[in-house]
Amino acid sequence: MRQQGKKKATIYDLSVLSGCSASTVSAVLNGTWRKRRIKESTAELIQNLAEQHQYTANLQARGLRNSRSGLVGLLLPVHDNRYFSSMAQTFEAQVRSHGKCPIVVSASRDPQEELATVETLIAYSIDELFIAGATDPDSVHTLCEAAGIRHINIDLPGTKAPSVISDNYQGARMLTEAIVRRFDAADQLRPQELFLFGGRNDHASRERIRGFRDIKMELLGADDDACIQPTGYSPNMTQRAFEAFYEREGKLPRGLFINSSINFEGLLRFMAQHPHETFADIVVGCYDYDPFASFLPFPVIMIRQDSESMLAKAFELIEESRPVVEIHLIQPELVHPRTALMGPLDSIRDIDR
Amino acid sequence: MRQQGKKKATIYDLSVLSGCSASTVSAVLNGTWRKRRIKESTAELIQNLAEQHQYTANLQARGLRNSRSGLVGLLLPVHDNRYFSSMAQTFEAQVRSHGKCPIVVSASRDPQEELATVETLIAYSIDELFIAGATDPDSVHTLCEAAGIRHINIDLPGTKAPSVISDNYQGARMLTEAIVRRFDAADQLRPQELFLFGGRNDHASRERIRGFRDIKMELLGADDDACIQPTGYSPNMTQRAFEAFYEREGKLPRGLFINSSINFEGLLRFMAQHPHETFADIVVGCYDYDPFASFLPFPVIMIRQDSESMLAKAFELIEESRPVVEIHLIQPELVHPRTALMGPLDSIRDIDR
DNA sequence: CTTTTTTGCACAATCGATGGTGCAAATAAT
DNA sequence: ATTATTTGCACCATCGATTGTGCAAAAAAG
Repeated sequence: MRQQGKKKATIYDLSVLSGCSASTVSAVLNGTWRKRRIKESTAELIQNLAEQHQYTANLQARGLRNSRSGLVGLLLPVHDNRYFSSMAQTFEAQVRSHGKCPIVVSASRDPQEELATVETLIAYSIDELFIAGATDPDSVHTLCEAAGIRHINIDLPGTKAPSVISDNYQGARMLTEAIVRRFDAADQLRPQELFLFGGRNDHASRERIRGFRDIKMELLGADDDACIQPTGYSPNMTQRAFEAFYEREGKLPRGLFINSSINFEGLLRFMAQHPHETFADIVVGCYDYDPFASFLPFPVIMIRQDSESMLAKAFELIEESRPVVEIHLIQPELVHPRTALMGPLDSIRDIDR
Repeated sequence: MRQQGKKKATIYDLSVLSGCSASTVSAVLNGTWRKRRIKESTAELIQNLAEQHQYTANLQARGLRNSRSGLVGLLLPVHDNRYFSSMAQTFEAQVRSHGKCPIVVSASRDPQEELATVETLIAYSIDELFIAGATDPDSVHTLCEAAGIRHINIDLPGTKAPSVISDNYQGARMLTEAIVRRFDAADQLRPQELFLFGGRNDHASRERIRGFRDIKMELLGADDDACIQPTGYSPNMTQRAFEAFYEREGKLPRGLFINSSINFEGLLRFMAQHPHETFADIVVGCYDYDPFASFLPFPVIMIRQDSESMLAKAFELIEESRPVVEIHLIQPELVHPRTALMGPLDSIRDIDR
C-alpha cells in the first residue's frame, strides 16, 4: 500500500477513492467532522483510506489557507555555545508539547541578519517568535508587529515587547561576591586584582558590570574603571585582552569575572600559550555555565541562567492577548567549582543498553 | 509608508496600485520578468511600489505552487553538545550561502521521534534533508524517498542513501595510540588499565571500539572484552559505570577512552563526587572535541570531527542527480591537551567594540 | 499601405486545504 | 399524509504566487 516514489496523497485523491467530496475528507482529517455533522461511518472510511495511503496534510497549503503555519520560531545569536544550545533544546521540547513545530535559527548577533532572518520567518507565516539575545529587539518587534506575529524577548530585553531575562545584576553580584569570598582573609583580594573581561554595550553586560562594580565597592571599597575590559562577544578579542594584560603586568589578575562562556574561550586560548603556573592562584567567575569549564584546574565559579524557567515564563506571556510591555527577571543560580549539573539531555531516554 | 498593523501586501495589492496584472507583478518580483518580456519601466515601477509597501512574498503560497519551500533541514540527535551545535552553526552558514533557509531540528535519538519529525518536515515541503546522527537512517530514507526529497546521512551511515561520516576507525586508532604513548616507558600502560566507556551499538561506536581494540592489541598485546563498557549516550549511565568500576577497583583505569563528549559528562559527574587525587595520573582520550574539556586538570586528548568538511561534502553529494549509495569517510583530527581551536563562531564579526 | 514579426502584458488554471452556504433526503412532529 | 426539523454532505470561493497561453498594439519588413 506504500506510495512508491509517487507524489504524496492529497485530499482530492482520497475524495475520489472514498466517493466523498474533498471538503468532507478535509473535515474528517482535520478533526472538525463532528461540527460538520459527518456520519461516523463516513469518517471511519476516510480515516482508513488515509492511513492506507499514508496521507499527511500539506502544511503549506493549510498554512496558506489559515495564514498560520504551526511553526514557532526561536531566534538565537549562535548555536555552538552551551547556554544557547541548551536553550534550543528546551525550546524544542516545550514547543512540541504544545503541538507546534519548533524552528531554531541563529543570526550571529548581526542586526542586519537578525532582521533578514525574521523577515524570512514571517514570510513562512510563523505563528510566534521567541527572540533570544537579539542585538536589536525593537526593530525585530516592528517587523513582527506589522505582520501581526506574537513575539517576546528573551535574554536581552526590548522596550516594545514583553521580555524575560536573567537577573543579570543579582547574578553578577552573587558571582562577584563568590569570587571575593573564595580568597581567605590571609591573602584577601585587592580591588585592582579583580577584573571583568568580555561583553559589550548591551543590557546584559551593562547590568553585569553594574553588579560587579557595586559589589567591588561594597566589599573591597574601590572600583576602578580600568578593571572593566569589555571585549565584545569574541574569543579572539578576549584572548588579546588577556595577552595585553599579561604583557603589561607579568601575570593575570587573581580574580577574573568573565562575562560569558564565549569570552571564557578567549581565556582558553590564552591558557594554551602559557604554562600551568600562570593560573596557579587565580579564581575565575564566569557568567554562564558549562559543565566542562566547571572542572578546570583552577576554581571556576559559574552562573547558570535558568533558561528553562525563562522559556516557561515566555510561553506563558506569549499566550496573553494584551501583552504588557515589561521585563520579567528570572533568578540565575550560582554554581560552585567542580559541579556537573543535569541538563535537558537528561530527560532524554536512552534505550538500547 | 509603513504598513501599520495591517495585513502584509500581496501581489494583488501591488497589481491594483500599479495598474498591472498580478502575473506581471509576480514576474517582476521573482526575477523572471526579462524572460517574460516585461518593459524595464514597468519593472521599475513595480519594484518601487514593492519597496514602499514592504512587500515580501508569501513563501507558503510560493511553496505550495512550486511544491518546494526553500527550506533545507538538518536533523540532529540533540542540540546541547558542542559537536552537534557547531555542526548546526556551520550548516546554517552553508545553507544561507546557497540562498536557502536552514531549519535545524532535534529528535533525541529516538527512532519514533525521528520519523515523526521528518514527516513534519516533509509536510512543509522541505527541499533537502541532512540526516545527522539518526538511529535509523534507513527508515528516514524511506520517508524521503516516498516524498521525493533529496537526503543524505551524516555522522551515522545508512544503507540506502549516500553517507558522509567521520573515519571513526582511524580516529579511534589515533586516539588510542595517543593515550598509550602519553605514558612513558617507565610506567607503561598495561592492557587492563586501558578502558573504553560510552557508546552503544551504532556504527560509530562499533568502529571506534574496533579501532580501540586493534590498537590495544598491536601496542599492548592484549584486548580484554571487559575493557569495553558501552553505556549508551547518557551522562548518568556513564557515571554509574565509573562508579561501579571505582567501587570494584578502588581507582579509575589509568587510560580512559571516552566515546563521546556526552559520555564525558558522565565522568564529570563522577569527578564531582571524588577528590582531585583520584584523577592524578589518568589520561583521557575523548572522541569529540570540546574546548573546555581540553583544559581539564589531567591530560585530555580529543578527536575533533571535521563537521565542516563533512557538510561540504554532503552539500556536494546532495546536488547530484543520481546519488551513489556509498559511504564517504572524512578524516578527523587529533587534538592534544590544552588546545583551543577556532570554531564557527570565529567567522562571525563582532562589531561594537 | 499591407503583411509579418516582435513587444508587452493580461487571463486563467493550478498548488492543497478550509469553511460558509445551500440543498436534498431522512426523520420527527402535527 | 403533510409540514417542520434535522442529518449528511456537496459546492465553491479563498489563501498568494506561478506559468502556459493568447492576443492586442507597436515595430519592422515587403
